[in-house]
Amino acid sequence: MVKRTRFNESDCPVARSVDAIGDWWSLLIVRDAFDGSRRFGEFQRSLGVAKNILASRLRDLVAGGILDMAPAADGSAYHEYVLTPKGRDLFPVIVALRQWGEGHFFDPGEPHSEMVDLRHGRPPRALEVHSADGRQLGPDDITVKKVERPAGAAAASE
Amino acid sequence: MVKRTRFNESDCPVARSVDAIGDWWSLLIVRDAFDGSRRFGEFQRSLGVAKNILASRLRDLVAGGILDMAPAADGSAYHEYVLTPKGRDLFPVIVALRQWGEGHFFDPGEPHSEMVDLRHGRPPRALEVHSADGRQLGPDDITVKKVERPAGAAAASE
DNA sequence: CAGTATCCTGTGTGATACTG
DNA sequence: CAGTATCACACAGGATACTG
Repeated sequence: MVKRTRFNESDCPVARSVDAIGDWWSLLIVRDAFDGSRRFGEFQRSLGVAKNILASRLRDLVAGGILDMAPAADGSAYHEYVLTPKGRDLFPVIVALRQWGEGHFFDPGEPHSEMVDLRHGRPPRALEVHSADGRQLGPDDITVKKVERPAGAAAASE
Repeated sequence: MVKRTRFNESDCPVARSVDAIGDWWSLLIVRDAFDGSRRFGEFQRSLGVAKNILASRLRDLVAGGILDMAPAADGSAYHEYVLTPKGRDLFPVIVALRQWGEGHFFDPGEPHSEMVDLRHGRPPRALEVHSADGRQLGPDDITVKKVERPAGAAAASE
């Protein structure tokens, strides 16, 4: 059980999301799951994380409804970890992080793992935020309406 | 200085991104920055985090080129923390996390802070991943090409 | 108000060893 | 291979006091 500062009481969806994800390891596990990893050993080799940490994170992700445990397809006694629909909904989050990383942390020409469209072998378009009527929105085109808090306000709110 | 497992050597942009962000506090600071927070005290009240932690994270974010320190607009001796272009590029990440949280962690009708288009007062559309030729892509429509690693492979890679 | 400095504690983390 | 159990340490995180 990951115990740290909790944000799950916050009225901000961003805070609840990060709380639900857990930590960076968990997010990288989800990334690997999108990339096709399913087995304990696959995650472990890919991440290079200690096995107890990995086991703990997998438990948390399953408990959080992000991963599901299924019997192994190869008939072995072990499990496979597959994304639930809720986990699959993290797709834009992973894509956004990937694109940000590609844009800012690799020298031109420096090789990096790349997400490509299966049909064309090309990377997806850069994510864009659009208004309800279809205009593209930037950070300055939005504001955040804070919720009315009835009585006692919790911290880590906004 | 945040010291933890580093992912900045990874060839995966997602890993480098999370490494650059630092931790959840940092991400929530960025969120607040998008929401208009600029001053130390604003972040502190919003997050409820200890001041030393906040100071440390702000330092890291400035050092990482995500925030910039500017002299305070009100003429006081202090600073304002504003997003750099690199920081502003995190917009889709925040929006993606926000939408994921809205969709999965609030009961129907439960109030939460809400991002709205300044022109219409309505939330943006759900983020969609599109292929180079404009088709919408889901998790099953992509694959991740691992990079050829010349010799010694680092952990936490793909 | 905007930080810095100091101290304390819990625990996340990684190694290692062990099991079926 | 797929985990669980145990251990030791660093350090994140929080509280508090102090400064300009």
